[in-house]
Amino acid sequence: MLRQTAPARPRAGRASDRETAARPDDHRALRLWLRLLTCTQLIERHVRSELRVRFGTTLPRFDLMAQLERHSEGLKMNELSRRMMVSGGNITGITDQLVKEGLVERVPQPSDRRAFRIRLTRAGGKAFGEMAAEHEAWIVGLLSGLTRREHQALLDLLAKVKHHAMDTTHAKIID
Amino acid sequence: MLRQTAPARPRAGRASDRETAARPDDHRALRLWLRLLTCTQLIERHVRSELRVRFGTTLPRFDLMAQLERHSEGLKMNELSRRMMVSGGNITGITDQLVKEGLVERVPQPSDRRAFRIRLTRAGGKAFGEMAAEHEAWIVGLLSGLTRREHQALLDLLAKVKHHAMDTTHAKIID
DNA sequence: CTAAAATGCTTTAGGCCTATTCTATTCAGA
DNA sequence: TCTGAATAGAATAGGCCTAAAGCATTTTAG
Repeated sequence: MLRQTAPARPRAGRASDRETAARPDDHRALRLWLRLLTCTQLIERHVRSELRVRFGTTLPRFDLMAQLERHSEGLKMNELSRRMMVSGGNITGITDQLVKEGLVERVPQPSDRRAFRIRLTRAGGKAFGEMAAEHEAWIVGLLSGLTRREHQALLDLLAKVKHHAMDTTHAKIID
Repeated sequence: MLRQTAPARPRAGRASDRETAARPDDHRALRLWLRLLTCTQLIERHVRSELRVRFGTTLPRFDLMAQLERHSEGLKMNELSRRMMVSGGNITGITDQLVKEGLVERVPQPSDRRAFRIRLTRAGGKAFGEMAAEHEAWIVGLLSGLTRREHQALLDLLAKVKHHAMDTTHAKIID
């Protein structure tokens, strides 16, 4: 079915997904990147799909609520933007949706009339709690193919990748 | 600037990005997933940005052309859809753009009047060649923080993740 | 004090992506 | 042969995402 270990056929082209389609002469870094991408997409797709069918919500909305859940005092739009690594306009849109659903609220800041704090409503906190439990179970399941030791090794290797990439891309992930 | 190794402050909340914002009591699998996601996004953002500023194109368009480059005889829409792991309607849209730019063409199939083959035009092949060289250099650079040995270890660990995830999500990556 | 710069957020235009629905064509079985 | 199922692709509606521009409101410098 999956034919991960492709038989002979050097050039005939029977590859399946993006990654296995990589030609043997593709270079190491490219192979690694494509595999990284495939893994992430596989997991992300599954999570998005589950969120949709089980809770009628989306990953961005879930992510935003997850940030708020860790900060009961609320977060400003630009804080959400930095933490979630997405543009400010995007946060506006996602927040609008969540407000419409009654899951978060914009609380005006007397100290700065341009800004407000976004907070989970009571209903939002409850809804998030239910989703988060299942969400973690999905992730645990998806990553349960690794032993505890492999888990740690992967975490460490990815830390290296992350730091190097942050340096070379000048990612402005500032507090 | 980056403060990856956060000082004391167990709960005070000075985290920067999505991942380091994870609380110490977050579970292992979740941590790993967030780190995987962060790495992928860091690289993907950089590539998207470079493609935009250097070549005025997008990652999906580049990806589609990369598929075609490996198949000079062309690919059908549904083949592209499967290989790129995106919906068919999406392929229609991306292809439309590339046709408009003169980089790919739809070649009717006499054998099946519903279908056609999508092929790179001469201009498309040339444009892709130039982009691909730079693209590989970006990836090599972004992943150059790892030794050759670490490279291989990461590739192997991700293979495990990939296969497990494909099994549990019933990913229909069929040829 | 006041004008310019910076900040917080929203809006807009445009592209990507999905699920769903539609049309045309091909295929398969009675 | 003919009819219903399957398939190829396109169209639609809706959400995510970005870059850029716009509007208030601070902040800062002179």
